[in-house]
Amino acid sequence: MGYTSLVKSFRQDFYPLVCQIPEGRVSTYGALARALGSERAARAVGKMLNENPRPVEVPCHRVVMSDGSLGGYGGGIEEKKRLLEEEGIRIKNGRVKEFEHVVFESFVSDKPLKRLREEQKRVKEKVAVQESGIGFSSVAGVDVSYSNNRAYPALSLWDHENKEEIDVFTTEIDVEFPYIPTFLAFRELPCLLEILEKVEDQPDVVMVDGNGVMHPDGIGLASHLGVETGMATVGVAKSKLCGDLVDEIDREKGKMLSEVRDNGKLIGHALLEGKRAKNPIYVSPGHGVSHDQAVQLVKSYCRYKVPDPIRRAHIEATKRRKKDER
DNA sequence: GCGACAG
DNA sequence: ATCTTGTCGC
Repeated sequence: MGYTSLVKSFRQDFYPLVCQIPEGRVSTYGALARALGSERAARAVGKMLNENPRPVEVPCHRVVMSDGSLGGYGGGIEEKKRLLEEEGIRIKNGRVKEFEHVVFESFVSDKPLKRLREEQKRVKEKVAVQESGIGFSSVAGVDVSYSNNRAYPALSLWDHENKEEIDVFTTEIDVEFPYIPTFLAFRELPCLLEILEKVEDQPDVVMVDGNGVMHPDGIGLASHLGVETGMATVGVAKSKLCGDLVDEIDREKGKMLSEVRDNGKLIGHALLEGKRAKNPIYVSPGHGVSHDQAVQLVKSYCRYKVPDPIRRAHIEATKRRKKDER
């Protein structure tokens, strides 16, 4: 089985894992995340438990916080407490008594996130951080808006020379894979591929709402998209996932750009554009562009904090979601 | 309380 | 990402 099936069945495979917690024992969000293959998935675990299709049968009431406190419960925390006590768990002052003795962590799992990480590393080998040579004549910005598990991707296409929007495309698609930091591509890549299919004349470069090589393993959403499609891509994130700023961004001192490095290696830039912007955006090459090229391209579209093509895609994606919600 | 992890 | 009203400032 390839990694695509892991992505597709990720959620369905998660619930049987929860069922491994024996009656009379409890486990934690973090322990389940580790069983999935990454501690970063702890919040996604909470989200998936909250969306548990079969409460009690899938015993999400047996999942508590790592300090022994109860955490939340869809049917009310009182119900969670009642169910646990019914199973022999003693609770005092909102905490599981003798927590260390009843906590269960020995899940049997093939750790899907570990395997998805390996897939990312294979894709990473194909990422090229270098100029493509030819100039860009068309540029696109992509973004995705969400309503539960329904995604609304949008693409705004621009004439690079005249800085004019040529066209805008939107669509819809179901997503099952949850948002997990550093694993964003497995949730959003299908959305981006779907919207790109609707575009007749493929853009010369795509600006993506997420990171390129500015990723703990050098393979963010923009880079993944670039390798999968062969297109030139640039990553634009609104907050920092990893790395450290070399210089302090300071509007007063006219310092609007800083390198971002990870263990000494250049992985991208923090860029402050737009008069009202308070915080910088984080720019990194996705694929087929250099660091300088990425920064210059993004900068050329920054009338506001976020470059126009992405800003427009964001607006159109949200518009389509709102329309669909009524 | 601190630090904080794209969307 | 989404949940949400008014409000401060250019």
